Amino acid sequence: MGDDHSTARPLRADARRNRERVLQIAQEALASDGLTISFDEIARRAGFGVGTVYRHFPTREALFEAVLLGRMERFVADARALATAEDPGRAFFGWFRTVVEQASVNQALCEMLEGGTVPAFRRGTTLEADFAAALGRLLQRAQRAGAVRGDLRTEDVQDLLRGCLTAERRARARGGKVAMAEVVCDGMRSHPR
Amino acid sequence: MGDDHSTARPLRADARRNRERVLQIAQEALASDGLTISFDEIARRAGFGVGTVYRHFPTREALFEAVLLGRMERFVADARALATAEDPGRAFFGWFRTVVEQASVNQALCEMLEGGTVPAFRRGTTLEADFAAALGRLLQRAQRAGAVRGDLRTEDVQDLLRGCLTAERRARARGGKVAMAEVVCDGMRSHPR
DNA sequence: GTAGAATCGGAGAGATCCCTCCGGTTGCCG
DNA sequence: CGGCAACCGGAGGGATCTCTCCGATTCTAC
Repeated sequence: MGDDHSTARPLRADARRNRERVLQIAQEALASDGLTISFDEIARRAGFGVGTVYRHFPTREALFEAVLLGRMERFVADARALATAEDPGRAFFGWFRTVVEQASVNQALCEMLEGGTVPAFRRGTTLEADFAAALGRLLQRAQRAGAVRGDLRTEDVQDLLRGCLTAERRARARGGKVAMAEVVCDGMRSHPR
Repeated sequence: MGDDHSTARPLRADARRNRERVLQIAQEALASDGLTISFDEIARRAGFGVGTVYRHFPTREALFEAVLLGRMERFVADARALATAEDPGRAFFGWFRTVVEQASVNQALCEMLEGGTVPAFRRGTTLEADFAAALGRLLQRAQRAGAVRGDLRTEDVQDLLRGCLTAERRARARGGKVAMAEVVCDGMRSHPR
């Protein structure tokens, strides 16, 4: 969705190949090195001159967004798909754990979710709003079903998610297991205590 | 401990004042802006030329360490002081919560604890080893007393701490309350379930 | 095969950032 | 109050990063 060069002629074959390669390399670089990686470095790893990469992506941010936004949108899509699931509690916790699991292996994705460093995923952005709304809907249904504590707000869950990402990512980096997500999910449940 | 200019003559009065002011400004800048702040920017905020600041601190890292290491050492000292407390569980959880509470208001302190970006607090450093050792001792005592799950290792607790820092810091930034530390502490307790 | 358009490559402008160097200024001691 | 050691200030070197520009190269349509 959103092929914004629909009126333009299709890319030349070699340009298309190169564009694909840049995306591939950028994806790997971002996953392993995070958002601090330089544009020049990505061009170098891909084996292109910087001019070539800039031809395809007008800005450093544009390249990063082309790589990262798709993944974010998939999280949103997952949440929406689960919004009508039978078991709201199961849907909420399952989604939460999936996001932590999938994002924690990707350095740049974690940083994007944690801080406000990517312009396209900031407070007030459409994507950020969609993410929050989708999360909020899952949360609300789970709360109505009595599976999640009623005093939790959407922002609270977002912050808990960020915390889980930090913990799981570090644990993964040293080859250990922390299961921060499990502990936090337990904490979010309605406790009968 | 470690006043390495004991043989040198004392600083001139104006130099001493300026040094103090630099530390003060750097402390504020690091707390609010984190480790990415530039040396030039700190000099500018303090109202000095960069040469003046470099006279007192030979390197950017040296300045940062002068500001941050004291706080870290206090956490270690706190842990050591609690190592002989009556109630090991109470000591462990109290220390954990204190660290989260005090560090989460300081951007640079969080980043230092989370990543390995400050040379003086890396794997293999004395300070990092002291921190881990002090934490480990608190943990072990709490586990022997049956207050904390036995399968938790020191590194696990460190990662959980990092996660709490991320969550609490973000919550604090938006004026909300998350109590991530509470949830995680609950999760670390031996559950009778 | 060839003309012409699309694409590539990388030098370099402009902005920072860390740090050095040294002339001008200031505080301290007798 | 005079002399000098200590200190201040900021210009600028060297490195790195984002992004631009245009000659050289490559692809494609005929």
